[in-house]
Parts: sequence; structure tokens; C-alpha cells
Amino acid sequence: MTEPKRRGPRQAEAERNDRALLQAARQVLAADGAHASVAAIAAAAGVGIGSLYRRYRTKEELFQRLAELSLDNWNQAAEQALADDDPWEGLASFIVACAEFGQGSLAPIAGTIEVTKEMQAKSDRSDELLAALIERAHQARVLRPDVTAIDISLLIEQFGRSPALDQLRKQGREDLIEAAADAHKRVLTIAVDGLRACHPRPLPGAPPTDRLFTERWAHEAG
Amino acid sequence: MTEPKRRGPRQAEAERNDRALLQAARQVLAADGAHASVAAIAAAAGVGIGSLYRRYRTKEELFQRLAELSLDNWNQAAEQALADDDPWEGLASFIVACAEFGQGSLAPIAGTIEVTKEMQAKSDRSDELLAALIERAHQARVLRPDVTAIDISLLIEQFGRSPALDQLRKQGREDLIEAAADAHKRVLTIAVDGLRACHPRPLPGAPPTDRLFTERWAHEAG
DNA sequence: TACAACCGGAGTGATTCGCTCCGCAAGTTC
DNA sequence: GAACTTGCGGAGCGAATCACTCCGGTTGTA
Repeated sequence: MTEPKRRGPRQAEAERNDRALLQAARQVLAADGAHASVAAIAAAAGVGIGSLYRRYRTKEELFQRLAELSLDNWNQAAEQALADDDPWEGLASFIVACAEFGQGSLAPIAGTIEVTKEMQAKSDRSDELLAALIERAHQARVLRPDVTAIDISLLIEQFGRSPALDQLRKQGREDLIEAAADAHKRVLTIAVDGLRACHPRPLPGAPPTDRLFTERWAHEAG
Repeated sequence: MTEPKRRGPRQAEAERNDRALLQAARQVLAADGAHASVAAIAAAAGVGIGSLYRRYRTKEELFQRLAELSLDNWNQAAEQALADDDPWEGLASFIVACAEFGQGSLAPIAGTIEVTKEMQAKSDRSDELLAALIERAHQARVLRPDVTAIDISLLIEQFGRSPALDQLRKQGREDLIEAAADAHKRVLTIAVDGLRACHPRPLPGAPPTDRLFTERWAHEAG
């Protein structure tokens, strides 16, 4: 997809900047929500605004690229999880990988950007992979029997950002960021253990619809 | 605190407006984060901007009142939980009550408003109540032994808002709001079950510091 | 009809937004 | 080292949005 061949130090710097931009965009989006400004993203990446706009023609284009990369990360994590022989370990590592990547940062821009064909295709694939992961875990009886794919998706979204971490980052408290990340991991471990098939009481309410996801991303449906 | 005596239908309307404003403020704050505008809050409450500013002299005053009410709700839930004879049920109901109230909405305004003496006093009391709740659960051996009060606070903060719910509300999809709330409750149930003392593996990393909370609320500490 | 209480929202200056444009530094070729 | 290319940072622009003020209208009372 992207050619690894680099012809000089300028292109290498450009590539570093691009990576920093995307990571900064995720962090600022998590901290500021939908109102995240391009100036804040560029500043967080340690890059000028001009450099941002040389790579992405508009703010929307940057966000679309971000969404695509998140889906790539999701699918890659799901494939690795399926390659794990242990159905439980596979599922657990998938959830942790998605949450730590910052999958939840994208929630606030749902509905504000146009869904490209690439995004749609990757999203369809992610649905299949997740369904397979869960089906396998159910068959092995390691996953709570009434947990659905939507439940897992919502769990990942819920842990896809850490309020404490996001805010400390915004305040520039670099000294506490690692502690916050560790703490977030602890809470996530707790939640994942709650998915195990050792809890007798059923989950409350009816299983959720996938409309909770699909409809949120509909563009210009006002 | 507030006098229940009402002298006419005008005061009744004013009181209804006040309640609507506070609830709307929580929802808009959850959806828009720190950039939440007073216009959006007033609109969500179905109230004019003028009415908002008749009750609260500034945006900060509204947010301070909101923080106080959240602490009140926290403390009341904790007292009710301690009144429950079952240590586990008490703790679980406390967590659910705090999460459903929308405790997490306040995270984005930490550090942006001045902490009043009333807020500080109520916060101190909430620390004591939570410590007692957890101590009791530990002694009864129903709570994972290495779970700390900070872990629980972070869990409540994490579930104090629902990304899906917040965004659907912002999009005006009233038809899906109830489904999103139910789904959020399911995921919260999963996480709470992860707190039970039936999980042999210890939590990763060191127990978190309370600095993750205290320092975030320091005002003008730039 | 006169009055009082309270409402909604247009208007205001200040700020912030997405984005353009340009002067400059670093690397490459003679 | 001069000429040229490539990518950089950020000042500046019109438009949009912000917190907040102010006032004309509506509702209930006499």
C-alpha cells in the first residue's frame, strides 16, 4: 500500500511527521472530542500547520485516514487473535489491543465525516472477524453465553479512551501519564475478566442491536 | 437546603427549568466535552439563554453547582450502599448508581473551574465513604483482594458516560437512546462482575496513586 | 386595565476556527 | 558556493462561534 522505499532524509522526516500527526490526532480527538482543532493536533505532533495541510487536503481527509487506520488495526488484531490456539486468550488479547490503540477516540467524529468505500469494506471485514472470534469462544464455553459481538464492540469503545489519561495529557502532566496508562490497564483487566463464563447471573435487558453502531456513522442523515 | 415552599406556578416553572438545565448540562458536557457551550446546554434543556443566566451568573457557577450535585449523589449512593447488609450488593449498587447518574461527565471540566470549599468538604467525605465500602467488601472476601479505592473510582469514571449514548443524543436519535442506555447497563454489569473475588489472576502493575484524581482538579496550576 | 414576575432569544465584541500563503532552512547538483 | 528543489513553520484571513447582555413579549394576579 505505502512504498517502503525512501529516497532521502527529507522523505524520512515527512514520514515521521505523518506518524506523529496521526498519533497526535488520536490523542487530541480523545481529549477534545468533536471540537478538536487542527491547530491543536499539529501542535501536539510538534509540527507546523502547513505540514499537516501538505499531507491532508482537509480536516475531514485526516479523520478519514485515521478511521481507516483504526479499522486496519482492529482487523490485524482480530487476525492475530484467531491465530492464537487458545480461544479465551485470543479474544482477551484482541480486546486489550483495540482498547490500547485508542479505538474509542473515533466515537466523537462518527457522523461528521463521509464514510469512504474503503472504510465500509474494512468495517464489513471487521464484523466477520469479530463474529468468528466470538463464535469460537462460545463454542469453547470460555465466554459468558449471553455476550454478543455488539457487547464486545461497546466494551472496546468504552475502554478505547481513558478520561484520566486524556486530561492529564491535555494538562501536560507528563509525569503522571504512565501511571494513568497503567491504571487504565488494571481497570480494563477487571472488565475483561467479567466476560469469563464463570458468572452465573445473566446480563440484564435484551441483546443490543447493531443499529447502535451503523446509524451513528450515517452521514448527513439529519 | 432548598426550601420546598413554593408560592406560585411561576416559581414551580423556575424550579423545573433549573432541574432541566442541570440535567442538560450533564448530557451536553458528556457529549461535547470541555468546549460545551452555554447555548447548547440551554437548548438541550428547552430553555432560553436568558433563563440560564438568571439562575447562574456565569458558566463557571453552573459547573460548580453541577460538581457539587455530583458529589452529593455520590455520597448519598455510598450511604445507601453501606446501609445494605450485603457487602457485595452494596458496593455493586453504589457503582451502578454513580455510573448511571453520569458521574463521568465532569471529567473534562476538571482543572477549569475553581474548587469551592463545599466541593472540597464533600469530596473528603466521599473518600471516607468509599474507603469504608471497600474495606467492608474486602473483609467479607467478596471483592478481588488487590482492588483499591482508586481502581473503583476510575471504573466509575470510565462508565460515567457512554460514548454511544452521548452521540446518539447529540444526533437527536431519540428512538435509539433507550437501547443505548440498556446496552451500557449490560457492559457495566460485565465490568462489575469482574470485580468479584472469583478471579485468581492478580491485577497487572502497581496499585494506582490518588494523585491521578487530586492533581487533575488543581486550578490554575499551569 | 395596570402591574409584576419571568420568559426566550437577537445582538455584541472578543475569540477561535479551518485553511492559505509565503519566507526560510536543509539537502542535492553543478 | 551558486542555483535549484523539497519540505518546513506559522502569520494572517474571513467566517463561525463563544460567553454574556438586554429587552420586548407572555403569563398570572388584582
